[in-house]
Amino acid sequence: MNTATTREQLLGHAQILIRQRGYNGFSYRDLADRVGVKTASIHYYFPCKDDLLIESIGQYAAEEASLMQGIDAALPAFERLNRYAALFYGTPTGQVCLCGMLAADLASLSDRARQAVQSFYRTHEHWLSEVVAAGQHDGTLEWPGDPEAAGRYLFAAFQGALMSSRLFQTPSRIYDVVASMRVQPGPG
Amino acid sequence: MNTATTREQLLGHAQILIRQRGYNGFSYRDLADRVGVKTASIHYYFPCKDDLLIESIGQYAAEEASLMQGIDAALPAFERLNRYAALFYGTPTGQVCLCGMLAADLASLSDRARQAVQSFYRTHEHWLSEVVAAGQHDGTLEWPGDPEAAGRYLFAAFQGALMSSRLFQTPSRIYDVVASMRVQPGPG
DNA sequence: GTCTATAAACGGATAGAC
DNA sequence: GTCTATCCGTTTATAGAC
Repeated sequence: MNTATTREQLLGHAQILIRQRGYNGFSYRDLADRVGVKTASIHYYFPCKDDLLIESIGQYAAEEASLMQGIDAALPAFERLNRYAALFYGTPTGQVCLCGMLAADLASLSDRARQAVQSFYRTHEHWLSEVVAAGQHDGTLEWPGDPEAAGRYLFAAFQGALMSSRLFQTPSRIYDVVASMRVQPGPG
Repeated sequence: MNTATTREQLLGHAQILIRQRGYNGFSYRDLADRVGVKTASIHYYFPCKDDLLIESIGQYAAEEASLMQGIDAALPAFERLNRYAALFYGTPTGQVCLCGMLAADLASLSDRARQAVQSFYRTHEHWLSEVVAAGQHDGTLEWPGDPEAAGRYLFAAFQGALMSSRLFQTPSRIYDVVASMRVQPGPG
């Protein structure tokens, strides 16, 4: 049975629509049809489209942060990076990262939405930079320079690889990013 | 003086609008206002929006291919990669790669447009893979695996870095990608 | 809360005068 | 070639009944 409230269903489908078609690529009618309500009902929960967007970003960011923080920090950095890559690898067909999509839609975003996207980027970049720093210590990742720069580079590379994966309908391009880190297979 | 024909001006401004706002983010009215004509005149040259898009991609791809092929193949691979990165570094403020933007807009594209974007990606990936292969020979680039995979990874990383550069209004993220290749500074 | 009805602007596209 | 005028569906958003 579907126990999700209308509001939850709206946010869930809005997330999918944005990840498939972008902010300018879907309408209230698209969303209403998928949830099985009329467009006026969307306005009851989200007065304007920007409100819907802001809450969609917030929900998505929380979900992704939970998955990311669920990666055991005690694991070798090599393994943590691979598990992070698996999050991208598991992206549903036809979709990309919600914030990667919105980075492309930047010119259409409100200030609040833009700041939320930036915040998402910084969170993931920071997490990745910590993994790189750990990898420099435990010897499972090679990176000669600043871990902060590595975090920024890695996240951008994952986003670009995800776009490319969808364009060519192959998930394989995500792991090329991990390979670029010259992962040490370890002794044995 | 401006000797560009109306058609040339339309294509030029369409390119800018797509690179700023995406395919769904601009209208015939936006374009007409910028060129100083009425929307009906756009339809005279480009009957439907997809026609405008196809020709915009074709022109952009030709321009970028020319810049890319202008990089002297006799240079060390390290230097060729840096000059390629400089093409991204020189992206006008507020814009991204036209085909990187259209990769995000994938769900809104016609089959022809999608194929044109894929072709652009393959061309650049292939050029980069040749640079990596050359770098393995001349010793100026480190990459332990398949040059084809490196080309795909590098292009995706540049695209992601360009999106991120615009999001944070800093051009610096492009060179992080080059740094990931462990460029050899050479003897001395 | 969800609906019907509607507003008011905008979307791509066309016909035909000049 | 470029324009005016217009078509007609779509868009976000609001008012008010139920």
